[in-house]
Amino acid sequence: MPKSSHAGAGRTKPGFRGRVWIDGPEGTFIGYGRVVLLERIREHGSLTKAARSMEMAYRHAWDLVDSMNRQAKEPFVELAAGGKGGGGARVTAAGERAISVFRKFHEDLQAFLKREEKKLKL
Amino acid sequence: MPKSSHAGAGRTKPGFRGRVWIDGPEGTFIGYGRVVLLERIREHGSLTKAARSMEMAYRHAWDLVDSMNRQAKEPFVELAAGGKGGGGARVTAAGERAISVFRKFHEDLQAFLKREEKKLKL
DNA sequence: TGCCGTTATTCCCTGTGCTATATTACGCCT
DNA sequence: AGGCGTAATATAGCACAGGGAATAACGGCA
Repeated sequence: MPKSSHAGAGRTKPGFRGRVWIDGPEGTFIGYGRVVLLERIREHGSLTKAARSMEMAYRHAWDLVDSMNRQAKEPFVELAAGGKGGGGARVTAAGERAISVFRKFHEDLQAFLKREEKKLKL
Repeated sequence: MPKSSHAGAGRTKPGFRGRVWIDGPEGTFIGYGRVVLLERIREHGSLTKAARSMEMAYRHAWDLVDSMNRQAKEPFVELAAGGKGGGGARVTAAGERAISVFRKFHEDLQAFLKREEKKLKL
């Protein structure tokens, strides 16, 4: 069972649905899943724990972080292998900005969808 | 080569991207690809030709039409196996309505995306 | 030096969306 | 009856995203 593929969607009931993301030089740059991942990293301070907390394979989470870091002017996440506590992951200021920009974008989409649906039910 | 998976997206350059669709009882009901398919059916009067014209496997096209017909109150496409010219496919009035509703929806999304992108470039 | 928990990397497996290729059913028309 | 072009259905197989597990690398710290 592949859960729901695209998280930002909402798969529950009939109605108008949508999904937004931001493209970068290499394709997808910021999307719903990536933002949730960033928030979990902030919460846990560890990529391993962040991934597991959202039932995502570490490999996949690492790829996403790597993809974001490569496309951003400044990295969104600082990773440390070894050191105090074995290392860890930390969301940078640029990462925080990305989170809030996308959150707003996503919020606006929800409002847009509600408007569109209402428009048709006149 | 899997082409571009989700057509309604626009995969070209960096920026704000989005995709919309309408869910029905069984999941996806109307989306970009489905609407293009309906338009091609209208144009060709044949499911086979419609599918090939957009480089889609007949099997897949048939599944999409079947899915829409099952979820709609009234079928979007009338199919005829055998008969004059071997049969054919015809988009119904309900199908035409679905096309224009979704086209508007999709159009509104493009405008929404432009607004969002502009909003950030102040 | 060795321990520890993390990041980094590799390999294999699986589900899924789709394509491709038959084969059959259909029904008008000559 | 037979031909024709379509829809309808079955089967096989590919490509790819993602999961799971195993292993190595890292670097403070006791």
